[in-house]
Amino acid sequence: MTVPAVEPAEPLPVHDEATGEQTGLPVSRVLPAYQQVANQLQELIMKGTLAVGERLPAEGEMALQFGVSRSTVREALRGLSSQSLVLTKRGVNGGTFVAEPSAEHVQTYLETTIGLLSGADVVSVDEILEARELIEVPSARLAAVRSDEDQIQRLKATLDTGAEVDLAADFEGHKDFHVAVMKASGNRLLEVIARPMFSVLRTRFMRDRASPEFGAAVDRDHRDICDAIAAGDAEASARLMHNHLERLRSMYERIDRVAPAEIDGETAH
Amino acid sequence: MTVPAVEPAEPLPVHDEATGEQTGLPVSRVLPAYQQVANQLQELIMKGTLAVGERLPAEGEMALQFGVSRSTVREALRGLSSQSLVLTKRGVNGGTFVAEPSAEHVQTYLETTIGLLSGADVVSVDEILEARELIEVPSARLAAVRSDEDQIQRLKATLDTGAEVDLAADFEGHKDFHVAVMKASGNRLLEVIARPMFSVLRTRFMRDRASPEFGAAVDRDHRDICDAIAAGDAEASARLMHNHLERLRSMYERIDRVAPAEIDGETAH
DNA sequence: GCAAGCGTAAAGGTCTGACACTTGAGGGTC
DNA sequence: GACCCTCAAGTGTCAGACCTTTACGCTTGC
Repeated sequence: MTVPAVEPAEPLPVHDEATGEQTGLPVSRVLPAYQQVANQLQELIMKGTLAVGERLPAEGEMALQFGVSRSTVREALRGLSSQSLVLTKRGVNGGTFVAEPSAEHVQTYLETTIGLLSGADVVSVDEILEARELIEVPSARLAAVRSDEDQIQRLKATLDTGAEVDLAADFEGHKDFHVAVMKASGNRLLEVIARPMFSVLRTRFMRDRASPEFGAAVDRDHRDICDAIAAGDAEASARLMHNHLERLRSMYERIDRVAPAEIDGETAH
Repeated sequence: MTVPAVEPAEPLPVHDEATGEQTGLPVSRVLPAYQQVANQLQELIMKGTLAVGERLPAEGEMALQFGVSRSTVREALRGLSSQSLVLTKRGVNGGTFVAEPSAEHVQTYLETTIGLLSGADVVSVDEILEARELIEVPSARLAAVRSDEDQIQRLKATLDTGAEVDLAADFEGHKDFHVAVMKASGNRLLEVIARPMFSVLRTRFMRDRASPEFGAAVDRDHRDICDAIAAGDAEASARLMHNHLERLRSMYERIDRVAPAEIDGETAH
């Protein structure tokens, strides 16, 4: 089994095609071999020529087919695997396989990336908060209209923490509630997008144990929203979610006034 | 210059800490060395211990510090660089540098990823359309309220294509308009998120040269929206954008009825 | 004195070939 | 029939060598 549609007789036509421009600008004329191999494989995966779950040839074979060394192939594969395009297994029947696209991976990536963008002030906390609201409010609206009994149950389950409040694990419950709402919205893409924002805000404001009253207010909000969704009241759900997020925003802003731009945070451990 | 806070006297404490669970489950007990190195470096970058633009030690030096071979270090770096966490330059004064977080990279990644998720039916086209609407409608609203003269000009500039319509490059203008609106919204995160969705829809429905009348209608929509934004009429902007997207959605649905589930597409070249 | 050209060395890019580690499968033993 | 052992395919890792790129600085020539 060879890698389809590649297989150059000569050892890799080292052109710069992929660079886009060939205007002789300060663009390195040739891409590194590992990059070219990675690009070709990625294209095969994106086009579906290599199906999900399919096993690529062994590293040594690909090296032969591409006319490069095994190390070069491996470097290419590392790049692809860190993008979750492929995964490798060891042992007999091991090898490199086309990975199944998963929302999880995207969320993980987005979380680190948005975190970096925020840390470098490419996007502000305000923008994240705003974007979050833009997604979560309609999310609640949709949830009210679409959610089935099962999803409502899950939503309620995130509330039943009852007594064991006020730890940092409290925030975890907080998260679960919002995730459950997004799941109930029936649009998986929303969760993929909003959840990383949520995580970024969390790590950035970890210190918000805030007052017990605040926690209680949050809990009450959650319950109200949950009721509205369960009742199928779209507008109430949206309105309550909006109010809830406003409450959170004002808290974030207060925290930011107290400890501004303290990005590093977290006592190293 | 050593990599801070790493530097093990013994050659990499090969624990599985990073795996999360040590419950003896079918989780490989140890992570590959390249993965451990990558994780450690990533952590240093995320924590800010390694500042943006800072240069890491040469590959050979890191190999010494981590107690692994240069190839292993390189494989780790390939992973990081394909996530745009670092970038490498050749020549004297070359090396590996902590990359500046950029919205571009995220968009590129999201585009390929959402494309894959869509191709694998993890998210449907309907979900993408819905998410897009959720973002673009408020985007138009915000643009009406916040945009400055400059942004309005840019917005208008995307309309002035005038005569040279009806090519596939038409879609390009279409895109430019929507991007301009998102930029005018003043929230950079929105663009980062919505633009990839846009691209995915485009590549998926490339064949929508549709009728000339349709193109004209789209153009008219754009002009109307632009006017509303320029006039600062938030509600009109939102409403018009909503109508516009509904028009597009109905077209997408028509196309999907004609050529359903034709995911592969595109005559291989 | 200044501009153009050249050499050099640091650092990434690539190759080779070897060996270790993992792990499923198949066969052998009790 | 259950258990163990061996084997082989394939990834993981290493060492060491050489090539290629490219900024800097020196030399040369005007």
